Amino acid sequence: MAEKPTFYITTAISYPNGTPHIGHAYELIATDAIARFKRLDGYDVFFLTGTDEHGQKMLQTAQREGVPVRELADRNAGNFRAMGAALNASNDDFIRTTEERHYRTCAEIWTRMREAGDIYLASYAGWYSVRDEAYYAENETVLGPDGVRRGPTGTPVEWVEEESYFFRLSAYQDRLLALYESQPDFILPEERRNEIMSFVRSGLKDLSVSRTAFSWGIPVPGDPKHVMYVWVDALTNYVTATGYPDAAAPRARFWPADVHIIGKDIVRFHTVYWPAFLMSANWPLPKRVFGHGFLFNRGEKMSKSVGNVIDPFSLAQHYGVDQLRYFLLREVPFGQDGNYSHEAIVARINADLANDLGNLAQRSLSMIAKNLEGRVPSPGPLTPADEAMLAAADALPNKARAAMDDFALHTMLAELWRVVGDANRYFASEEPWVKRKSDPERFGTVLYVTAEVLRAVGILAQPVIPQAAGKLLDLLGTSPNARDLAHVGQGRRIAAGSVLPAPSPIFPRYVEAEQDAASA
RNA sequence: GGCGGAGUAGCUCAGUUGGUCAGAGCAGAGGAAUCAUAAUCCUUGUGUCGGGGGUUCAAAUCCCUCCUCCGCUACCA
Repeated sequence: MAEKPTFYITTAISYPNGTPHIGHAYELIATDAIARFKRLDGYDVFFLTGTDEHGQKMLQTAQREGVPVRELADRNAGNFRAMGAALNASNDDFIRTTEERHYRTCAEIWTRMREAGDIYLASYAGWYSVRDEAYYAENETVLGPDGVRRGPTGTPVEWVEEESYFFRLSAYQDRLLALYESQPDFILPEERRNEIMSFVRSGLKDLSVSRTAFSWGIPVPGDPKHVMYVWVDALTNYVTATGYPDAAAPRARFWPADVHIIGKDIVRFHTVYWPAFLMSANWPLPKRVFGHGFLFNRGEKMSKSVGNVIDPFSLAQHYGVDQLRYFLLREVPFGQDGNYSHEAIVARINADLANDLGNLAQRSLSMIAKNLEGRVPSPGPLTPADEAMLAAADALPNKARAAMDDFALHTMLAELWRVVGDANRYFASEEPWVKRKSDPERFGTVLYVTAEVLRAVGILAQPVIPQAAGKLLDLLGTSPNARDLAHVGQGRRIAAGSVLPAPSPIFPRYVEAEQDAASA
């Protein structure tokens, strides 16, 4: 048996100094859908997510709450893990940067970068923003009327002078540009690539990669009064989880990653710093980095101060996990910013899920149950309409693959639902409720074709709506080991004569409650 | 300031290399049907394709210019 090709996909790791918000949920759901799709398509998938737990902000939050930082990290990492469960994420591992395995890999990459001559000790002085974890040049700061100096992001800065290790990022400008040129899809979507290229072209400065002001971090090998800079620590998690470079590690074969799915705000760290670090360490580079957009609440940025932050747990609980997943992936072109609103999600739930798909399944399957003793009928001779309907379903795997190659989740769903729409039109024009008496053979054929189309749709929909798609496939009598993409198409038809379970609705309509203002 | 995106029906958006490109979905209106989750199907859009100019037999699609919005970046000091 041929070895399955590997596919390694990651989310960014979340900074758990607070609770998960909808942005975290969005990234995890999208990444999960891609991972699930690849599994269905026969890949050996490793899907990683986790938390990035070091740094001064964690310390400060812990102090404010009066708990040890380790305890804060444990508690909040637990919340992120729980979010994954609540969203039905299928990650194969959950990494925490405070784990021992991660310390080992960070020490390894640091040592390799140092041995490559890319790390040197110098001193750093400048205006430092704790909240941004960044230094700013004096002319980037403004002294406010309140006597507080602030950086360009509006956060307070303080004068810090410390010894620091630097990474020779400036030496990598040409190699990075060569990377972007030779691998045009290294940075996706393309808008992001343009931005990064112009940034790198404008010149790179060496990067401060250690801190001495606090110790909540990974110690620098040979100089433990320093801890590693957040991005060395954080980015390296992707390697840690594979066990690379230990060839004996069970997951070492997954490095390099096929894609990092991240927010557009951290594209630079993943497409400039990260490949430079890896080049320096002489480790292979991830193949692609995809920066997705942000979610807005009715067009407004969500923020704690505005009070329009959306809690993913209550959202999933209120609308349903599959409903939430479908909405986010269908409504927002992946890579662009998108909007969330109660009206929009209700519209998607009722129009697409309950009416178009759910009702089609219900009406066709209940006909089989009531008139055909619950057995899948044998089709008679196929008409051109039958053939066209089946061909549309058969074409789905390749269309989906093409869309997913570009991480165009919304396009994949559009293709799927176009077929659902076709099936509704087919069903209506064939009028099986009339043919039931007038032409039993046609009646059976139409139901057979409809069931077969539903089976294909169910298989393709699994990555996005795993529970409901699973239920649909159950209702169609599809064996659990016959639910991957290879089971769609000619020669893999639904088995005539098989007995189906009693049908039941897969998606309830969303009915507005009296007093319920939802969580909008 | 520089670079790069975007501006298409009420809403969300598709529209490869210029020639059925003026479209889809949703919402709205009218109708049909009644198997089904008050679901489905059919019909229905006089949109200056941001404004103006140009190239061409032909431009939403190329060029110039202007306006608006957004991203990245630099800087006014």
